[in-house]
Amino acid sequence: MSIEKDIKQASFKSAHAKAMVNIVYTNNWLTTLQMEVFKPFDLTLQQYNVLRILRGHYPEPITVIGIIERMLDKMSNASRLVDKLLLKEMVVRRECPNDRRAVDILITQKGLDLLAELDVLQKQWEKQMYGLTESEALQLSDLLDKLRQSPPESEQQKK
Amino acid sequence: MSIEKDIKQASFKSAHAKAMVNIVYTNNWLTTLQMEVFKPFDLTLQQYNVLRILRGHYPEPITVIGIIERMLDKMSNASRLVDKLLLKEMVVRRECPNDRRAVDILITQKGLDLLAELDVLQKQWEKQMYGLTESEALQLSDLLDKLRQSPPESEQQKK
DNA sequence: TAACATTAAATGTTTTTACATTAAATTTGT
DNA sequence: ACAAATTTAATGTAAAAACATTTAATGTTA
Repeated sequence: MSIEKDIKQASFKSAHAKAMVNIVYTNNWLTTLQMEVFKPFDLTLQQYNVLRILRGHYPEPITVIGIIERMLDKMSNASRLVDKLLLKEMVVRRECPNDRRAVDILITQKGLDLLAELDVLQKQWEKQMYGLTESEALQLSDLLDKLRQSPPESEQQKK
Repeated sequence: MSIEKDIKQASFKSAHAKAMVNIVYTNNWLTTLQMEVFKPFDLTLQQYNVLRILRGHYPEPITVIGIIERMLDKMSNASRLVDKLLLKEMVVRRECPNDRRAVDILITQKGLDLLAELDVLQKQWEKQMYGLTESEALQLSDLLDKLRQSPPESEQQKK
């Protein structure tokens, strides 16, 4: 559905305002759909992302800080996410040999199996995005990158 | 910062996967920045958005359902958001004459004044997006719209 | 009109988030 | 080597989100 209809707004003040709202709207759309995929597995999106990070390093473990560095949302509490995954026996925790402050986290076979199962669903799910061609997806990504760049400070004010 | 560096991922499996991550990442970036703007005013993003919806209808009131329909995040509890705004005297609540189940919500002068003050900051803030030209902003919005469209079902499987 | 279904809003409850604080280990500077 | 600073992870806490349930009003239909 178009944003205008969905949020009943006839028009936006500017192209930039519209793009901004559209990013938030699309993000909600994406995460809501994803959550539905993971719900039957009693896994939150964040937990899923942590598992993927752990698999990305498997068979090497990774510290909690390492997880945080790789997470999209740096604010979320990785320590507690790992707790939840521990309860589900998706990960194991052990003291890091080099640094006794740190804790090494490793994904278990059970965790790997779950991810493998989810890969199938995830692949199907990603097809939702295939309204975009490959080059359009790249273009979208580039525009988002550019959006996050601060505009260059103009040394001389142009009329 | 580029996503690759920020989440320490060397590459993505596909352009689509990258675009998807980039949307989530950019959304976090946007909302974090916005939250910082509103924090000194003791206002959450959601509360701000509700106030803007109310201003959009001013001087007409709008019901709680009307607010929900216009919100980006339909799941959030509009009733409680209105509670919070009531405590801050940014809105008033009164029985809807046509339907005694419904409740009309109206933004107060205090609420309008706050929004006016925030408009200035918001405008400054939107400049962050002006790394994009007008036409790029439109293009970005169009790509997001297209992303949310399901791809047309091919009636006949192509080899 | 009585019985049932639906709608609008509020409330209850559990989980998650955001943020501050703590505790232990390590690093740095002198 | 010792004190101070920093780093790593865990924990405490208040607020917010997610989701179900409740209550009252309205609509529907037999």
